[in-house]
Amino acid sequence: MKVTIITFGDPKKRIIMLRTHTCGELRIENTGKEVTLCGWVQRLRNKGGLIWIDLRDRYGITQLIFEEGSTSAELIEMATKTGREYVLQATGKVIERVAKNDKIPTGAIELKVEKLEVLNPSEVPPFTIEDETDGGEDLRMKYRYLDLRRGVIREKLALRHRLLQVVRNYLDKVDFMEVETPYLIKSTPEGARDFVVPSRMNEGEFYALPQSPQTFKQLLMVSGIDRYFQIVKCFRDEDLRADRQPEFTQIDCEMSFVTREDVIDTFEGLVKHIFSELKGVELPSFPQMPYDQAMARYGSDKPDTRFDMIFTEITELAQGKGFKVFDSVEIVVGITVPSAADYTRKQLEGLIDFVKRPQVGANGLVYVKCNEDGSFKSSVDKFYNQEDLKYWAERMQAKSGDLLLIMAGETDKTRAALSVLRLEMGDRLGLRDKNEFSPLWVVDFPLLEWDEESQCYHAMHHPFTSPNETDLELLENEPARVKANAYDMVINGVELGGGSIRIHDRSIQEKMFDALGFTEEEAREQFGFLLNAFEYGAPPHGGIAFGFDRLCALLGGSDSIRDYIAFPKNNSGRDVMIDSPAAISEEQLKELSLSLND
RNA sequence: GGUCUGGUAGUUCAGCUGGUUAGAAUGCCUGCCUGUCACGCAGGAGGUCGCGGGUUCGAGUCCCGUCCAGACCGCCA
Repeated sequence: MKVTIITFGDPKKRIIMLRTHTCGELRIENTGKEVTLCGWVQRLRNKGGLIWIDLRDRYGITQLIFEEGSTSAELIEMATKTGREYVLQATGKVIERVAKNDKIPTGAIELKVEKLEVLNPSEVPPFTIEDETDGGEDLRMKYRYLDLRRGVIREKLALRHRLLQVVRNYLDKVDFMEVETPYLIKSTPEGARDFVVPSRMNEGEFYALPQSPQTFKQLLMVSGIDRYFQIVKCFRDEDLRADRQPEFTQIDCEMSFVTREDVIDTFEGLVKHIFSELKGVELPSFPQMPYDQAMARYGSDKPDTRFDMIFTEITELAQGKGFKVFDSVEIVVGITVPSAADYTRKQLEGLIDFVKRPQVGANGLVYVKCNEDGSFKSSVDKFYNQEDLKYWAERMQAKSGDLLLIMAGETDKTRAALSVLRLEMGDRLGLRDKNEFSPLWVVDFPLLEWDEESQCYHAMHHPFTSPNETDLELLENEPARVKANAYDMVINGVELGGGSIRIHDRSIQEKMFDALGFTEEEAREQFGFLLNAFEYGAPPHGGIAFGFDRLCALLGGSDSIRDYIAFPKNNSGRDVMIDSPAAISEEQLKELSLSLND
């Protein structure tokens, strides 16, 4: 193996490298230079007497040339015998190309090879290592190390890397301190399922992996670290989605002596900075929308505000006309789809099928076409005359040519279903442009929500969220009406982050646990350390956590976070490359004092 | 736990109402080619149609079960 000794940086420091340059940097100015490149064979083109190899590394592609007559027969023989993804070291002179390629940065030159070393041969890869690969998801994950050789995936990891640097630099500059918190902690019943880890030294006991460093960052506030952040792995043992992995990364932050507006200002600043640095986009000031308004207008607590189609309720207009479906329901609500009155019967039936799927779960869908001639055509013409429909259209601010889509039923379910339909119509009309960004804060969330299954209240955010001060007295008797001092940042319908002002008073925290159905003993057993800490001068504090993977996907214009994670899990929580999770040996089980059922 | 979609050559896919020897593209192998760059041309190899069962004279195709993958619902404070 040929070893090149080169110097760079400190000229006295000699570093032994197998290469003098990367495959992305040589230009016409380097003509005549003797260089050594290392890389992978992207493609071999044998023209008969003239052979080219595209040599690829992380930085680009440089063309190697072997020419019958001026290149030795052995070298040509050797070049011919290489294949895709062979690792080569090639030494020679940079020459100007006879036929240049202006599609690649190194297209004006090529390397006339004088020495060639096969550093490692390669099997034929199971899919093509190209931006437009022929490999399916499954195969690419099994050979993820090959998938990562592709430029498009490498770019996504590079975006993630740049985002990490930008976030760290920004938060460091405004006095946030990064503190690492433990991964082996304690399981608690609130929230998502925990991943648990058996303890060998403490027989029959288990650690849990953190769903977030929530309690630790609050303790750091008690410790006086008044601006903390951490870019940290979190773990939740729940089913996966395109935007949900069992292990994921958060930008976790907490501040002392702040109000809600301070936290909002600080992190709006961070996100604006991120978009400016990474996308060249200057975001305007983020509007704040109360939760109730988000639900009434968009049917969602994470509305996509890139487009309108805001909900209009027509309950009292639609009732009392003999249409039983509408007469007996809580709410009749619809959206106005611009310029869609020309939808065919087939298209409309497609929409009805769409909302009736179990995933959406609507009972039906009523449409009203606002024809260009001022007349109306609806699926409920039997019950409503032209005058009735005109009132609807006026209320829903429809113009002629628009299509009204109306659903009815129980308020929460109907809004949820109409929200799905709204997003679908947004997609169909091309109103969800990946290069447009519409941020907002959703505020004034309910503190608690009733859980039918367990017949008790659950914290909507988490049990450490402070109630709005004015609602404090409602906590005992009318808990459902209490608003939380919490906020979510939403961009393009993606919940990017959320946080709250926390409780820092032991008695309020105890009241909160009580409202959640904890007994005093349970609260002390699980969160005694936090309650105790509150007795020793806990400062008022609050914070926020961002989904780092989602932020990457949003910036990169993807719906799935998987491409932004070097080694992601599949739909079933498996890593198909290393084949995990996997069984452990009898000895390991014994050591952990565990036995398996069946 | 549930719904939907898919599983056919190394890979991505086509294969209609069941019917003789299961196709295409690409990749791979061989040969030819001195300016290619998704090179070109000619030839070749390559299949337990995910797996198990059933219906039928006959199943890639229909039915049942099962496994795997993807999207979603539930779940995710």
